[in-house]
Amino acid sequence: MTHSSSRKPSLGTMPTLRDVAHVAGVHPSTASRALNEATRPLVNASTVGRVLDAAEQLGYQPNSMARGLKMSRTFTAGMIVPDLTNPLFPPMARGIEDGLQGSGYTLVIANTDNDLDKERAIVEALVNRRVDGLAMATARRHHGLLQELDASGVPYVLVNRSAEHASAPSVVSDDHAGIGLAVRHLIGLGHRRIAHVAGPQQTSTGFSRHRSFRWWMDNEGAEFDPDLVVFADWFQEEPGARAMTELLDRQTTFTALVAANDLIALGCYDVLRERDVRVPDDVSIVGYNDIPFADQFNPPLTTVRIGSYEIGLKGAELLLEAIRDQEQTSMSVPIPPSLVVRRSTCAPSTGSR
Amino acid sequence: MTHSSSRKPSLGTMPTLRDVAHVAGVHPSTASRALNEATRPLVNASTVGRVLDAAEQLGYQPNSMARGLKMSRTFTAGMIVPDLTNPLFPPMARGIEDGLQGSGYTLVIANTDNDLDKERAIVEALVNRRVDGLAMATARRHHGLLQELDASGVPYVLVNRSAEHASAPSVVSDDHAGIGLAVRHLIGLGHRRIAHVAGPQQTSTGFSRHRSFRWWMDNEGAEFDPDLVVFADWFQEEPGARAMTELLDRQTTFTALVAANDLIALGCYDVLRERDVRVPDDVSIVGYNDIPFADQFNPPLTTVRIGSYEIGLKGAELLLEAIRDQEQTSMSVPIPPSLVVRRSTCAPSTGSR
DNA sequence: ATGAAAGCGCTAACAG
DNA sequence: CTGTTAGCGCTTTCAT
Repeated sequence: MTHSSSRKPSLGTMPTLRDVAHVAGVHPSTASRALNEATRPLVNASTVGRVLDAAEQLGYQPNSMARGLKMSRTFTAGMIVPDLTNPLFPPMARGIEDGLQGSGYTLVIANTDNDLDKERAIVEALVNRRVDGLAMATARRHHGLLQELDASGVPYVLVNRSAEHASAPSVVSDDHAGIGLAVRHLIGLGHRRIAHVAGPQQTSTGFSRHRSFRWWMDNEGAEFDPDLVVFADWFQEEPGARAMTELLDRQTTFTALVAANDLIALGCYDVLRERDVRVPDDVSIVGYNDIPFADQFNPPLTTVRIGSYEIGLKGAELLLEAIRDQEQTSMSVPIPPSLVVRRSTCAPSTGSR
Repeated sequence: MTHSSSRKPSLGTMPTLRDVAHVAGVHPSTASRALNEATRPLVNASTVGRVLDAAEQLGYQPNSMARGLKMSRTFTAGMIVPDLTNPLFPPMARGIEDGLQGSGYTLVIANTDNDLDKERAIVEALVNRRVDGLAMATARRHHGLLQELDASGVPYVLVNRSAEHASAPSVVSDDHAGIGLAVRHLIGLGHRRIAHVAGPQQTSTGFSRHRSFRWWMDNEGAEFDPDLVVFADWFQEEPGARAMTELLDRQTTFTALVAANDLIALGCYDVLRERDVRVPDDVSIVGYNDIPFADQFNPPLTTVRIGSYEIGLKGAELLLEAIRDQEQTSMSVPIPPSLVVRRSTCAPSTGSR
């Protein structure tokens, strides 16, 4: 007896349900019923035994395509991300996988590279393959694609982004609360002149974080100054660096900044380092997302943790529900953020900038 | 006219080949031939036109399950990784995706969490789903699974790991050359007492890097001292930190170290920082892999770049070949590494440790 | 050049 | 409780 009890037949000769039925001495449909958890009660216990034995003995594995064709389900879900290389997404993907776990679903992950056409092509490709559902992690605020998805009837959920016109469940970190955490942390430290390196405004996260930044600044009695807001074209290091450069070139004074995400914060690090501005001594920085390794940056980054893994986990749950029960009310589940204080923030030095 | 020329029908009413044939006024089999690149020459040009028009008009999309069932191919490839959250793998996955691009293949990525049983279960699940091929990025040196895979006849390739007993093509970074780069860099800087924080020896990469380290030390005239080698259980920060602690506790002197990968190097950073040993002033460190953000660590990490993306790209190519032509000679493609010098290495301070 | 017929492996009525 | 029948949507002989 080797490790696995059933031997693996070579692929060419994969046994089929017919083979199992034949060995068990029953009709294929009986074998099908016996093999299937749900229909098993319909068949005689001893027959079930014979079928199961036969299946075991032959190393029978159901052909998922045949089954999918018949049931018009693939037991496959798709996840659409801008770029898996962005450290924000792998934990989210793991969350989705883990959430799908046990339901028999497999996850296919596809990258769009923030390219609209590519996104459409990829979604179409997955729909062709008849994925049973989709988790969208791309962040555009308005996008015909979502309406098309609505129309097409493919169940989908939004993860880490909110819907504007779309009617789908979504799981998002509570950005408003998160930005509040960041702003209040800085104000608590004594900062008043606080800048915002905002993300792209056509994304739901970039947009809402910017709006919330303004709201919290006003509300907490710090002076919101439009001159202290710059925009990064994209949630990446390079665009963040460019935005930071622009801000510095304005010659306005500030002692702290909130970046729209950690990658943008990293871009700020780069520019500041180059110009010999010290973090946090001269400028305190708060990031957003708490990506892996944020604790290893120089200095370790104070940031808002959004729980990407949990977002994915919950997203999978909603997706499963949406698949099960097509007419679903679109709900939005907020995941509460938390602040992780590290070394990129401190009290403002008296005077200076 | 809107963006996409063909309208998307709702999923329930997806048009089939029959529908297309009906609209075009031909038999389904003719429609099939017309739609398929390969068989198109067999049918009259004007008929082809009518069929294509009909398909376009209906927004026809072939059902990949039906096609897969018939042709016993799924046009799906699987990639097995220990953990997608390890920054080494996303670029590799991108490489594979991009390499598959255009061939009509979709990639499914699955994590094993370095769990043997989980790995087996996942591979079985993918084989059940009749993936057409597999890219294995898990690094165990001997593993029954590979032989089973050999026996099962599923085409597969090894990426970033080498085969011991398996008969499959592999794409690996040339670890021997890479470690040579690291060792010679340190020796060139003037180091002689060089330690090695090795990876797990049951992995092909951990094993070969260790062996090469020894070889290069001997060969370049630095004294190889077994006391200067410690082993991390796994390629992660924590195990790296534990190994570093062990090394420090031995009280042997050294001025530099080569870590088996970047994550282990990060673990070394943590311990060294805690004990107030400065990098690189007191100890120079060279990592391995050049993961994303290695340039943002404190200090920026000198490391050996292996080109994970290229490994994936090439791996996809080999996989496609293996799928096409089942009886393939197992070849091993080496990808040349390069050294990326940053701030974690410098000449040894005279005297000290 | 096109149509007819069969079947990939499975499940789901419908009978018995 | 089990067998019969039919068909998911497609490709592919085999005829014509």
